[in-house]
Amino acid sequence: MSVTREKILELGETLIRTKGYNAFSYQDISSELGIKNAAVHYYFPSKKNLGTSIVKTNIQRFEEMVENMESRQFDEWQQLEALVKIYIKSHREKKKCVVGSFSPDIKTLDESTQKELKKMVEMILNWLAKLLEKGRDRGVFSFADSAESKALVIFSSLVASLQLAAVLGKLDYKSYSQSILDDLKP
Amino acid sequence: MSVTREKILELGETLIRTKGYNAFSYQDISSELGIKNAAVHYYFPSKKNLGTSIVKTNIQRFEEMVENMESRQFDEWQQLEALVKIYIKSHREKKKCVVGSFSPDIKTLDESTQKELKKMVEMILNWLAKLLEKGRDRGVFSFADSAESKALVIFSSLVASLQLAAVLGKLDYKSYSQSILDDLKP
DNA sequence: CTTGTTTTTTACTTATTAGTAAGTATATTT
DNA sequence: AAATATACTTACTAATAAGTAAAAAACAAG
Repeated sequence: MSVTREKILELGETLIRTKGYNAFSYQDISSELGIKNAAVHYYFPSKKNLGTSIVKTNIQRFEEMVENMESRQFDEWQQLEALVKIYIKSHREKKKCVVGSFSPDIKTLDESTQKELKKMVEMILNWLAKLLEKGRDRGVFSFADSAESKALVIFSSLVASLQLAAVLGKLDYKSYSQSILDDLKP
Repeated sequence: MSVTREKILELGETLIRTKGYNAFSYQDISSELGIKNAAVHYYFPSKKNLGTSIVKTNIQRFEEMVENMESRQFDEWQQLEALVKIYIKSHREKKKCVVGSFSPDIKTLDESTQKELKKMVEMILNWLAKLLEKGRDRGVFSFADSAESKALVIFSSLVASLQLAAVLGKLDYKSYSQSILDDLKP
């Protein structure tokens, strides 16, 4: 695959995760990459196109991570920690997560982008709910309500915490994310 | 105060809470209210101006709610429920909350809007942490980690849940919000 | 070397945006 | 009634947005 295409995808994602979908332009990309406006349109005819591709890329990335963890026989704690680590990294890089960047703008997105984003959120929540369920069955997690509810609470917390961290400026993210994990200890 | 000004403030808030800050325009407001573009600029010279005013209005609204609850001697449960009810209402109206609408766009906001938003988030988190602390002391709440951490987890959950609800389309918000409350039961 | 394909630029268009200067109508005050 | 402030409209500007058609450059294969 074209290196320019990959650079556009990567920079596009960064821009969306820092400025937001409706605040970045093709000019932002072209000027940063030292190419022309039209070159970006060559790879991604429309902005909607680019948005959808970025979400799809992230779905793939998530699927690969899950496969990888399964093949390496990660236990429930390790898998949950892997998810939390993604958010710790995002916080360190001063970025929001993909879901937290696209979701607030959902109404203004192309239909196909909306569809992919929905798919991504459903995938993550289903995976997380199953993980919590399995962990509870094996006695490594402890929580009161349903696994689906707990998955939603945990995922929501992670998503919004990056947004609030950006607002507050300073935030002890390590200890915050640790408290999410601690909450599940039996 | 002018009725037009109030209408602009209200519609502006609705637009931000449905489309997002960077997706709404002064045309959206003027056409909806049947006035001209320049009339909006008359009351709010710049968009930054309007954004800041909307956040300030919401800070005031929050302060009034807290005062009101104190004067009516709401207990800790009632106060927490009042917060959750705001989010249930937002969900019913298919709106995000103010914090969840502005936060993702923080980098693109005017400095004064950023400052007000930060102030708002700090106010809510401080209030919530104190509420949780008091509730725990009185034995009506039960939670493991610090009140500050718990406040952040709860608030994050509420903020992001509205965003995820918009993505997923359907979501049993009542039972979700109930699970947040249940989690605190001794 | 030439033909064909991929990649990129040039040079636009069209639409929308925030914002403004100057004028007008409607009240309010003196 | 005249002066003045308030609440707008008219009619712009300047900037930026996404998107496009056609030409040029870069590259590969026969």
